[in-house]
Amino acid sequence: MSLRTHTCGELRKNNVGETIALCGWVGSRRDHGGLVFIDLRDRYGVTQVVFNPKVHPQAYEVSKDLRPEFVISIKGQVSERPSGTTNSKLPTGEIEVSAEVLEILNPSQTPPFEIQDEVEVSEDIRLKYRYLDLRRPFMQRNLLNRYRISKIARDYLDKQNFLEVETPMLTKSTPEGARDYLVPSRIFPGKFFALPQSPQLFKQLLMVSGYDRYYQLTRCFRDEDLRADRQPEHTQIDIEMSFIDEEDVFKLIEGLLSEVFKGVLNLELKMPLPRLTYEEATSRFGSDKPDLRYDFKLVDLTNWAKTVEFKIFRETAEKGGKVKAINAKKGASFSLKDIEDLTEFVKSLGAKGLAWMKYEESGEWKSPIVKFFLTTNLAELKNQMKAEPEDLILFVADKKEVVHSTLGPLRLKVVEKLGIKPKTDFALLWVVDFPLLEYSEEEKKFVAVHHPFTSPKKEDIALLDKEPLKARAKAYDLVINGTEAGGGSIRIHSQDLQKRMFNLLGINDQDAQVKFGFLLEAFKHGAPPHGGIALGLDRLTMLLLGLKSIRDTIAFPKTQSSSCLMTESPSEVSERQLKELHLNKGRE
RNA sequence: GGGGGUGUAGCUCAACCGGCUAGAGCGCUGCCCUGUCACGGCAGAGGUUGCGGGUUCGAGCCCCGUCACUCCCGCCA
Repeated sequence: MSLRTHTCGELRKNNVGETIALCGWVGSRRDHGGLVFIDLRDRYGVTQVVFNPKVHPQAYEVSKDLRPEFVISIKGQVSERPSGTTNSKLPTGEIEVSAEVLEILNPSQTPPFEIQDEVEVSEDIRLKYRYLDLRRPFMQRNLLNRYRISKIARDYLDKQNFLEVETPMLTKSTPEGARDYLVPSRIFPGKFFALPQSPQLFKQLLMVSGYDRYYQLTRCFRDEDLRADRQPEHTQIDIEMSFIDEEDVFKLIEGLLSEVFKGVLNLELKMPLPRLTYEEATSRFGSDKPDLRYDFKLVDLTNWAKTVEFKIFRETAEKGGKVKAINAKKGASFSLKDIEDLTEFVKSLGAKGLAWMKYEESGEWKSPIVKFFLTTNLAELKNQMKAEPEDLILFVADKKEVVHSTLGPLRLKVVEKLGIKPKTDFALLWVVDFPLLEYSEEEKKFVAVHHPFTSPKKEDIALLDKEPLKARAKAYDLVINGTEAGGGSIRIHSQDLQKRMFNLLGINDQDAQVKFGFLLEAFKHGAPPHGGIALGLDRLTMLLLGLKSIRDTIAFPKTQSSSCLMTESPSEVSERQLKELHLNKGRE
């Protein structure tokens, strides 16, 4: 017979009188000398159990030994709580179980921290005892909602005729992109597998095979440095389709997101999602993943700057750079120290400095540089910036890229500092028309912005020969609250175009053959037009639940230095293992 | 690779200008308590101030180094 008849979250008034059995962990224990109460907890909830010496003396005797986190089973009758003793905070708060039989299934040491959401615990302690951390309602809720998202995604894609296909975890290293995690081959001395950064090539091959609607919830590995929203292994909802164009992807994903937001948060998203081109996003918000929960934008003052005396502005504008500014509404309250901090902030991001002007109640501008501007300049500035009393204008003058990459983050910094409330809980959008290529100063060559299999826009193919940097790609990102939640592209399916791309990227025929020969060969055998997208499941979960870190959506995440504090990995291996793999220990 | 923050009792934190016999809350242990649910009362245990070195009459506090965690830049097709 099963040890329990119910879970700790389900008993209600209508169960009163039933004899039931519960199992779970002891939460708080309240010993009144005569009467003992405990909160019995499992992942479904909490139920109060009462031990009464007058009614069931044996169970009462055993209950004296109970301590937090003991695993127990109890048998007893569900009873209505005496009036005035119900607990409205608990779904089970109208009833309690009067224990007739108590069995301690397993005692527990005192836990290193209390299993409650209210108790703050530093992250390294949580990670070391992750199995205890995962007992907390906070983490149980996160993992439950993560599961709901995957379930909704699978159900939705299944209904849309998609087929989940698994692809290899041991695969070929490709030097493009992120650093690979390598797995040495025992059979082939000196050769290595790589863990996949994504199933990119395999899903394209599945298109060639005729699996025209593929998806997979799969792990991806990238050996790069971590962030709050980046882990060395993360899970993608990976999708690829044949005979489609960008619009089909947007429609499919908008349908998926509608169901996810509805299913998890009971929220109706307005569809279709807004779109910004890469150009619009970067010039208005200084980011290719703009956070549209806040509306103030970068204002382009380059033309105005050409008319002013102030040398830094005028010369930057005349030499082809940009002068842009943001209006930090009501930012006049910032002290000089605050502004100095903001200046340091943009400098750390690569700006040469930060100019500022306060527009005062009196209608006067206050700023160390105000003397370099004519009254007409200032009037025009007020007009362009829509400045009102108590506003603070923050300027950066530099190359376009620097202006965007400094004012973009500054915009968010100012939002945070001013405590501006978001207009909405969720701002989703597509960023489209990414550039196909960018120039890598480090490698002194063109590199693909997305990946080398991304198709250029049809109308931009002609640009590939003359002005390749101007060519736009059929690539798109899904952005939620300023975080990239997914991205994809329509792929190249023609061998010729693919060859031209490789040439542009400085990958010669021989290199291409060695690295991607199997894909090029496959494309000779009837490759349909295709494209797809991958959504980050961990990030999606984080964003939906409003969490600060992706780690709170992963059962067993890594620390910032990619270690696991619980298993203490990575760890040393034996000489024998190394020998079998034909490896020598690296030197420190 | 670089910049910032943190590290003191099991947990979360405090300790003013370098004077401390290093405190508090929670937790823990024991005793008391029949309607609690952040139960209550009394008593108690618990510290290599991350680690190593230095300065000083004296270091949790200052200096140098190092380790761990964390946020960010670079990196992440």
